[in-house]
Amino acid sequence: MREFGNLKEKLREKGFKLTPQRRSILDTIMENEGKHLSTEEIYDVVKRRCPEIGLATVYRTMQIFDEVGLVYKHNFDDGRSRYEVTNNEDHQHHHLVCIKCGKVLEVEEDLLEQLENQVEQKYNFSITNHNVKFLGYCGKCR
Amino acid sequence: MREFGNLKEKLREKGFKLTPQRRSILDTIMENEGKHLSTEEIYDVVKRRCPEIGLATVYRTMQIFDEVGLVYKHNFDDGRSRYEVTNNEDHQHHHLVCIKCGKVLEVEEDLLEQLENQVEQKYNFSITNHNVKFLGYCGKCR
DNA sequence: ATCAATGCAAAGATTTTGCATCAAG
DNA sequence: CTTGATGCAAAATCTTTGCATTGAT
Repeated sequence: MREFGNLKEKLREKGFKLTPQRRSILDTIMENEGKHLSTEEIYDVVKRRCPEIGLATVYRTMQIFDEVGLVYKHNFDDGRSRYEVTNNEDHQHHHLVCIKCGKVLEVEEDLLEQLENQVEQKYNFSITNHNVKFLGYCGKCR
Repeated sequence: MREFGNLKEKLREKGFKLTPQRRSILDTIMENEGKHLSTEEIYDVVKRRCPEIGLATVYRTMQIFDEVGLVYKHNFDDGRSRYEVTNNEDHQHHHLVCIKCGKVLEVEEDLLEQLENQVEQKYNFSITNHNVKFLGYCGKCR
C-alpha cells in the first residue's frame, strides 16, 4: 500500500490541496485498481462515502491527478476517459483490447526500453511515458 | 498510388457502396496522408469539392472506413478523433506525442513483432494491430 | 481575510440518431 | 420498387465553465 504522505506531497508540489473529496476519489481508484473506471463511475462510487460531491469536482480532480501523474488517462474508444493509478512506475504497462467484446487485459511486460532509446535518438524526442495497446481477439472471441 | 478496385471491393465485402461522397472523403484523406485529420477537418476539405455533403455523412463514413480497415482512428487526446489511411500495412506505425505543444510525429520503425509474439502466447490473445504512442517532449519543447 | 476548492446549473463540444428524400440496381 | 445512403436538424454524451458559497490556512 502506498503512503499518503507521498501523494499529498505530490499535489502540494504543484500547488494543489488534498481535500476530503480528492482523498475519497483517490481511495476509490486505489481500491479499484485494474478496473479502469470512468469519471462517472468514479463519481458513482465516491458518492457513497461522500454524498454531497459533484460530478464536476470529479472531472476537475481527474484532470489534476493526471497532470500530477497520480493516474493515467486511458482511451479505450468507448467514448469516455478511463483512469488507472500509476503505481509509482514511471512507465505505463500495456493493454490488450478485444475488438469484439471490448474487454481490456493487462500486460505485465514492458520490454520497450531498447526501442525507446532508438527512437529518442533518431527523432530528438524525450520520452517520458508510453501508451501501448494491442488490438485483436481475446480467448473467448477468436 | 492505391487502386480503387481494391477499395471498392473492401467496401463491397462488407455490404457497403462506394458513393461519390465516400469517394471524395477517401480522396481527401489519401491526399492528406500523415496529417491526422479530424472528422470536421475532413468535412471542411471535402465540402470544397462536394458542397452539398453533410457532417453526419462524414461521421458515418469514417465509422465505416474504420470498420472496414481503410483508416485508423487515432486519439491524441485533443477531444476529437483523428484518422489516418492504413496503407495496406497490417500494423500501424508509432507516434510521438509532445505533451507540451501537442505535436504528433511519426515513427517508421515497428520492432514489436517479438514482443507481440510473447504476449500472444502468454495471454492467449490474437493480435491484429497495435497502437503505440510515446509521450514526452519534442525537440522544441524540452 | 484570502484564495483555492466545491456544487450546481448552464454551456460547449463532439458524435449519434430520426426521418424524409434521393439514388442506384 | 426496394433498399441503402444522404442531408438536415434534433438529440445524446461527455466534459468544461461561470458563479456564488464554503473551507482551510
